Amino acid sequence: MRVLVVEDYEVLARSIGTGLRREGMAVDVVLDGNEALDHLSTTRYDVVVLDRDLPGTHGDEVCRQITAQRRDSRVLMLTASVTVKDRVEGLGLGADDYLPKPFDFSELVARVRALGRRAQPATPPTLRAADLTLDPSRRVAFRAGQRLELSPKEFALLECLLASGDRVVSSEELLERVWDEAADPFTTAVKTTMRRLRAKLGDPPVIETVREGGYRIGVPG
Amino acid sequence: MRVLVVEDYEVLARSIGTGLRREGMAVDVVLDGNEALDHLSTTRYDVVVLDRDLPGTHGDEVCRQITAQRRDSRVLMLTASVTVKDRVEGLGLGADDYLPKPFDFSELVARVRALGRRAQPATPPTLRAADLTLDPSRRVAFRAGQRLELSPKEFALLECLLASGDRVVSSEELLERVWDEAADPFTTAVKTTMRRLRAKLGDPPVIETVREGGYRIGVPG
DNA sequence: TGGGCGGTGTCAGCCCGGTGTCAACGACTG
DNA sequence: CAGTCGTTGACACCGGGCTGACACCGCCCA
Repeated sequence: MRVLVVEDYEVLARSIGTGLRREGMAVDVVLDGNEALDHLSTTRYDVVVLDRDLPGTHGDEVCRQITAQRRDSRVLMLTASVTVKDRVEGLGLGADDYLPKPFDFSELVARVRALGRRAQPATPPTLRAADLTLDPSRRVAFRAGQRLELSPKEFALLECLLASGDRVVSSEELLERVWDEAADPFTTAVKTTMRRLRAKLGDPPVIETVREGGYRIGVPG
Repeated sequence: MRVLVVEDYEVLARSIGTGLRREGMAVDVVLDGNEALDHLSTTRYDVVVLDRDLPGTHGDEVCRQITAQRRDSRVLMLTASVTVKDRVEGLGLGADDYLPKPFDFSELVARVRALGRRAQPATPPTLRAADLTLDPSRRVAFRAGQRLELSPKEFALLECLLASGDRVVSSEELLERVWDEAADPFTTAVKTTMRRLRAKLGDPPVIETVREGGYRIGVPG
């Protein structure tokens, strides 16, 4: 779990950082609001532990920007004040939880953990054609319900073809998209990999060859 | 949003009920712990507002039973005491939030709302896959009912894999999510930790390697 | 019928990931 | 403070599967 700690009192900040790391979390520590927004613009955090009373950009403002931009980060706000008014305001700003100072460290841990349970990103769709199924995120492919054991290049090749629908894909394009390195134009890589892929796909053939053109998914005719 | 209010002081209970209803929530009110457990066994609530000092079955006990049975209900505990110790204990019992009496009604509403929001997309508190079980909040993991003794990094690695379902997770992603930002791109940390995690998980293997891709939970096929 | 494109068989090199080991580091204990 | 233990990550090494070149073949079409 990735956590960002934003706290201007350096001794406290470091201590929180070390403590959370000891609990197995990946922690970054920053000392002011601007630095926080900096980190947040480049890195995904599960939880942000945010001191409300920050010099420079105030904690409230940081919180507002977090909830505006990165909805996948939860905010635990630390505050020195304990009045009801403050607590309500904090929640109103989009903080997901708050903790009045001084706090017990075990309580901080418990709250960060609770916030860290977050939804996972949506799974991208699976590709289908003929009796083929390919799931890029799970890296599995099936033919007629039978799982295929494909090597990385074979998998990428099939994925590229499936993603192109029933369009003809030239060898040059396949080379560029699957190999993406500085491609020797005279390489036999596509040819060789295609052969092995076809062998694993079995009968009847599903990859059609278009002479002088390239390859296409689907039964001929 | 469905809310259950458990509070023995009837005047307060009714008042909370009416107030929350005015905020658009569906509220049931009960006056003691046994009645509460009764309702909880038949109805799904998003949030339970629970007085800690109840006659008969104590609030702590109710809370324990709620978290044991219906983990999809969030508990907001009301208590007369305000010490840090109490708060930690409450959270340890499985309460999700805590509100000391006396409180301002607007704060109660804000907190019930916040908990309700959290209840919707919450990932199930325990992660499961194959014969693996992992409870992030209690920091324990089991394989086939057998408790696993995992180091922090090993635990975080397994948690990250389990949270990704049967998706393939790349080493880079694992590095980013489990380790902190001092990310040496040539580190062997993932490799080494994965090895030790696998050793502790034992046979048969549950973490599949996808060459050039990463790792995935689950037996091949 | 011959040229050229694409399929096939084979093989050597290589890269990826697994493994064994060690040193550094921090926490705990006497 | 010294000693010990658990954790962590670097390093070196290994093995096997993957990969792509090469030579050859077969088929389609001029």
